[in-house]
Amino acid sequence: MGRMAVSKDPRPCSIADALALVGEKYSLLVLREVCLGNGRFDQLVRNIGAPRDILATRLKRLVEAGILTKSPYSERPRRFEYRPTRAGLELEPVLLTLKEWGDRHLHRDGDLPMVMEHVCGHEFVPVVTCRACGDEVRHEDLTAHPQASGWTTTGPTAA
Amino acid sequence: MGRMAVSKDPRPCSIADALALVGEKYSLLVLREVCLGNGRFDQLVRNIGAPRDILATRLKRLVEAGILTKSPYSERPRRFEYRPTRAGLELEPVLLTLKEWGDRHLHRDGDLPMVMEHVCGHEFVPVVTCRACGDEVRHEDLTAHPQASGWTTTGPTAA
DNA sequence: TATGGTGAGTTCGGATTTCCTACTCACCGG
DNA sequence: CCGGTGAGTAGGAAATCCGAACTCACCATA
Repeated sequence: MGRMAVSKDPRPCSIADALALVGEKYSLLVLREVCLGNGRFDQLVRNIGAPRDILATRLKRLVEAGILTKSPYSERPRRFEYRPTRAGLELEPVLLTLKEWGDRHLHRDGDLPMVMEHVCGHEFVPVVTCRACGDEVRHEDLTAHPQASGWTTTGPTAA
Repeated sequence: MGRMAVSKDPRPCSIADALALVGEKYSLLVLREVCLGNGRFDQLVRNIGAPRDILATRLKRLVEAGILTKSPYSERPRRFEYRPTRAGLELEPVLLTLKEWGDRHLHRDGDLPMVMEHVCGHEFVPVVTCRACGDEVRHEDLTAHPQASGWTTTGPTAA
């Protein structure tokens, strides 16, 4: 038989797995648009600025992965629209958290960031909290529990 | 003078901006490792499985962007370690949220996901909440407020 | 002083992807 | 018939990525 697999991708990790699916260029922007309700091919091309062929490839992948669905919104002329599945919608918090980081750290003056409103009536700002105690998460408050190989569990603080 | 810029990157958006910085292949995995405290070049190579030259490029970019710092941990033999800056640490919630999504949707049986412990004593599971009311965010509870061009504000629900 | 080992990269050519422009195909509207 | 729209394909140049090998500085030890 062939030789033993040489373990490329050293650390088994769901972050890596997730990025293998949605980490390619444009994929998360597609999700952004689709979550905003702009799921048609030409809208996507315009709003994202991606080449059409790459967009087509990404869409195929995201549909296969169960993150988007492609549904017709008109027969005769046959036209389609991409929409998020449940799994796709559950990725939205990632987008929201990333947007928040971008707003705080990358703010280009000239254009102000998009504002979201929450049902509670206030401007929506995402906060990542601990399910158990409800506190906002801080790096120092976490300890990683190695499931596999050699990990160091405590990270250093900023420099 | 040259002609008017043709507006590639159609939608001004901090998600796109953030991804332009940390959306390249391996960048977020570098951050993962560095947040775990594994900030040395060869550790990164091993744990991430990236080609060394690409890793070197990414590291340069992340340092320039103010997400990592490169600090010597030994003079004579001169050795370096990469560590997250404040801005880098503030990206950690994105990673945690993405990991949580991966754990729920991509779970390969064989290896169980890494478990984190919160200071509160319980297993840490991230939840994205609204800063104002504290509720867990759901897609239907958000409305986007167009700051610029033509947006649709409501997204469709899963299919 | 030769021999080997580590950490942190750089250099090389070849394999993959991406990008851009143009093209298709089906339909509709006037 | 003519032009326009939506949803892609096709083709080749340009940019990236990849793996393996190479460097350079510094121990360790024999």
